[in-house]
Amino acid sequence: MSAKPFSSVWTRERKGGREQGLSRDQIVRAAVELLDAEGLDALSMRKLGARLGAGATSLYWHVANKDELIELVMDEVYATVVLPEAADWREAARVFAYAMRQAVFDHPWSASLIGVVPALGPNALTASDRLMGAFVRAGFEGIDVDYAMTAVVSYTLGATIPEVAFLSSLEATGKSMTELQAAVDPVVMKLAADRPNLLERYRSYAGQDYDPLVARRLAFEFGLTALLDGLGTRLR
Amino acid sequence: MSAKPFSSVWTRERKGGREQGLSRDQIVRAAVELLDAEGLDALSMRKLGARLGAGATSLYWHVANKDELIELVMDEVYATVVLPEAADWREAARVFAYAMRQAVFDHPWSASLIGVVPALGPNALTASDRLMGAFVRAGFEGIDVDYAMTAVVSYTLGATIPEVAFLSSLEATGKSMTELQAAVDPVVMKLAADRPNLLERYRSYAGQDYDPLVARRLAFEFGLTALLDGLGTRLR
DNA sequence: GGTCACCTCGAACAGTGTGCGAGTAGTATC
DNA sequence: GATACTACTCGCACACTGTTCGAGGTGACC
Repeated sequence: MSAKPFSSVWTRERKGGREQGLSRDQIVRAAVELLDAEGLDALSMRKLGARLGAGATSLYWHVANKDELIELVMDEVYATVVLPEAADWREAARVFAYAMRQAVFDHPWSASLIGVVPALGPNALTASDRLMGAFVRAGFEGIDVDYAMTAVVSYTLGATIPEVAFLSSLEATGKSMTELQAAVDPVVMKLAADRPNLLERYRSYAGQDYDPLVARRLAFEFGLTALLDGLGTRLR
Repeated sequence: MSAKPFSSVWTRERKGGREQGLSRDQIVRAAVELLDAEGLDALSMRKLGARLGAGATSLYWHVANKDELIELVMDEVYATVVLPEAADWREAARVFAYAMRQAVFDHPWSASLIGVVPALGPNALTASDRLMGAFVRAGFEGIDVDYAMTAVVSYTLGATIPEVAFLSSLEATGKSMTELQAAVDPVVMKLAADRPNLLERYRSYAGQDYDPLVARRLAFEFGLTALLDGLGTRLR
């Protein structure tokens, strides 16, 4: 795994072939289905081959590597992150952030890959291009365009990855949220003993009923608008 | 891998034992050494056992799982993220952000784990506790404390993960930054053909010499202060 | 009919995490 | 001092992984 990511898939010429039997697109589609259905650990070349009615090693004609396959599959995640051509920069940033977030929610396996696998695929590139356009039109100048864009992307990733990872590992246990809380509560209480702020915070939640899922969403919104506000002041 | 993360290591009682031969701490320390030296793919139970002069399966007495071992090892990453007890919230946030960033730089293998593995270890908890304290003292109230904290953490993670992942995969190829750029340039140019904003941007960099490493650092600073500014306006 | 590029795939290799059960060594109890 | 018991180590085995290699097939062009 992960020996030499550069060249990545996107830097190599695609083999133009006869387009019969297996095809690269077909493989990628099947891989996404498998991932969505059974998660990252369940993706093996053999299983994927079987799902396509082919031998495992046949895949290696169309795809150099498992790593390369993953790069291809990751770009599918970006497929739904589409921004309107002409949009206010704030609106563009919001649409991007929420679309990206939703994309990872839709493909939870991507949470452990999305910052790590280089995003050089066509879908990822058009998404950045659109976002960049909005920032340029807004009046960001020079390197600030990059900085501002990067900030939005960073925040979105950093907020989404842990959220999705938590949810999907929760689902893997089969426990409900309240069950988990009941199991974890006493331990956290003990651990928080000499951490006054955490303890205080934890206590204040214990009384009221409070949905961590909703809270996360609101947290995402809060941080996003704060960031956009901060970026806005750098426009003049 | 990753079947049922809750209970994680931190929710189980530690076996109190005779403390001879192997110990959990010893194992974790050796694992970090191995990871730092050879990367995430190189960490296997057999190799780790060998490094400790023990059989691979002996480890399973001290550690339930490889997943559990990884939770333990991840908390070591947070060990260097220490905040001063009493600090201005902005300063605390900055120290946290840069310390976290540095920690991941020091242990590049953590980039692909840090958002995904639950951070419930003692080091992670004290770090959040300190950060939270600063935000409370600053005057954030109620749920805003969480929101503001989460925003800072999210941004930091989202900015750091891709940066470190890129650097360490670059190192894995053995190519230098300029070599890589030379190899990738024509491909990007072609891909950017119908993405006007990316193309324009790429062109404008081609002339001047511009160090992507430095740029990333400045980008981190830019986004961080923007975010802190945005959070600051929510204090009154 | 021959040649050649495209494509498939079975066998094999070196490696992985982990369950099981046998075995050892040190301490506590009678 | 013998017995019991707990803490701990570890070899074997299983089911699996990604990937290489080389032998085969199959259709299109000369």
